[in-house]
Amino acid sequence: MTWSAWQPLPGWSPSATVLAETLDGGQSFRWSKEDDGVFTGLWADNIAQLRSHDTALQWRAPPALHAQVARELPRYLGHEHDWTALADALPWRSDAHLAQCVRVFRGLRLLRQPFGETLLGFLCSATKQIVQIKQMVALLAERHGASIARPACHRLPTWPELAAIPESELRACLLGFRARYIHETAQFLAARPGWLEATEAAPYAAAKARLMDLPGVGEKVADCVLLFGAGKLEAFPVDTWILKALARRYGLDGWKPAQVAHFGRTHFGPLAGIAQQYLFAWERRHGGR
DNA sequence: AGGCAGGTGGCCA
DNA sequence: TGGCCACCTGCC
Repeated sequence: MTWSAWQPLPGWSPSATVLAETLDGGQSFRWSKEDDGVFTGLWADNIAQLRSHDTALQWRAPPALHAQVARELPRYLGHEHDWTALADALPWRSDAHLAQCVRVFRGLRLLRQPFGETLLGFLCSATKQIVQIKQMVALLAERHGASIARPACHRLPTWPELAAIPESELRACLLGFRARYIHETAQFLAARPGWLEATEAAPYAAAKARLMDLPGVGEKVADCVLLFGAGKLEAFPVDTWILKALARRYGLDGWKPAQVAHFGRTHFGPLAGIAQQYLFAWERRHGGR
């Protein structure tokens, strides 16, 4: 792969840890770290590399995609928000653990990923670890997605494309029982033109209810799709990690997911999704201690 | 080597 | 509403 020259990306100076947590901490399954510490990632028809260089962030793309990536990267990285101000609006003043998370992972962001791709990624996620989800998504792209650059770089299949793939071929991409969810969701969407776009545009509660009509989408997946793929910062996905994190750090032992979700929304407020990401980052790095 | 894993849906009381 | 279990199968 040939790349254009490194370009500065003003407005965000994440530490190496924070860059890694943002890109490769479970929000997206299409970023990977190269040996030299450079991150390579794909979304929609874009490919980019990112690196921290002398505390500044730099990006580059294949020459043919340079102009397009220059247009779309800022939105993808959430440049429309002032993340320092958002973090400051979290209730860290009355929450020592959150204060510690915000201090250690200062600059952490939520990505603004393509809505349909986010749905696909999290439909793959049930009871799988990130490494395995990345494999599934890579196989889906390699076998069923359009080529966007040479050599061998493919976007994810779109939902209309997925609707034309037999479930057996989806299973061959290591999806297991998730293949049926993806197949049936693709049929659902194929029968309802504009449904996905209307869902992305709807307010949080309505969008979540709509997503949960899809086979394979429950509370957790719906919240992930809305938080990482629709900018709904009030979404508070409760997975096994958050369950463990809140049990340990907030004394919520034995609480059920619905109770923890209610705690999250009331304790962390309208930006609960950002708090969730800080807690998640902390638990990934300090898990067990 | 075998249990487990970023959940969901269906069934039972 | 709430608990239990099947669902696939590649990793650690």
